[in-house]
Amino acid sequence: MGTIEEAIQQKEFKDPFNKLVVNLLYTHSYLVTAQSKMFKPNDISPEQYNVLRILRGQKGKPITVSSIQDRMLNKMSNASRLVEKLKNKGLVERNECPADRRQVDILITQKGMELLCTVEKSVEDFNQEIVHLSEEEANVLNGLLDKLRG
Amino acid sequence: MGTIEEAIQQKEFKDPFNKLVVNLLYTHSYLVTAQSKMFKPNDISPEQYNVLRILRGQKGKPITVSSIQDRMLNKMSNASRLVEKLKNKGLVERNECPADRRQVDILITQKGMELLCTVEKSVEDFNQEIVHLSEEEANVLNGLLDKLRG
DNA sequence: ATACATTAAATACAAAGGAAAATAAAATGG
DNA sequence: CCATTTTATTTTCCTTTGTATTTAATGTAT
Repeated sequence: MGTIEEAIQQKEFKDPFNKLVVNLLYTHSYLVTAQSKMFKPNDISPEQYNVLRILRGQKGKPITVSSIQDRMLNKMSNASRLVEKLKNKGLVERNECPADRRQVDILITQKGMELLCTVEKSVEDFNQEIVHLSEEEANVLNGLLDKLRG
Repeated sequence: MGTIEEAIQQKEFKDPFNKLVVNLLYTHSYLVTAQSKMFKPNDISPEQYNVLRILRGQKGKPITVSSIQDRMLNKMSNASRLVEKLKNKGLVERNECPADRRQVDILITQKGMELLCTVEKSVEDFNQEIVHLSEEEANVLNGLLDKLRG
């Protein structure tokens, strides 16, 4: 493997920006392919895991579906449908919000917390494994990605 | 916006590697959301565009479906189905490979080339616009992404 | 209070995607 | 040469998305 040029057998790019967009798409595919495999035994998708993490971050405070949507990594995906899936698995509970009956308060259940704990450790190990960078390099990369988005 | 912590309202991450994985997923979403909008007027998906680019890179030499698959950015997606879509739009042609009748040679058509030319310029402008980095920063980022994948 | 606009969430419908099985041709090995 | 295995591609089944619409509740202005 190595460079993106080798990986997708393209000799050159118009400029570093075009190369970068391709490189990000390709690296994303590298990540999610591996991630999906890791989550498989727990019968949960990466986005579902992410929603559970958001819920746990609330430390018992309920959060509405639209707030979950705002915090999700994939802005296109549908929080309502993901929550429905998680509820069917007994990992979250849904309650009508008393202050505004349009809204729905979501809470993680005990079962959800337990699943999260189970998965968590392997996720963290996994993330360290697939990222072949030093800690400093990871920090630089984080900074550049933040800047990229403007 | 700014940092990933602000963007998804998460206070801190276990370590830079976990943060990086989240940051990549989030940045990818930022990219494809914008990209899809850009491609929309041309009635073509980002992956379809990518396949056309691969075909043009062949400079008239046919390429098999599986070779397209190998070069695609999203390793999970299905070259056979994408080619089928492109053929229905008259953008590629499919010919049985004489040397090995299991294989199918794919070529970009004149119409495909024309579409590619139309789209190309706006893609390049677009890529420069959404990447808020200097050329040097883009180069560094490219290098780190290559290294990340190992 | 009544009409109109806005917001939150769910859902309907079509299209895309993942995984595995099916089909068909070529390669391999007695 | 025949049986078996491997390879290339397509297809099937089922789930997940994208987009737009629907339903219901709240807010706003007259």
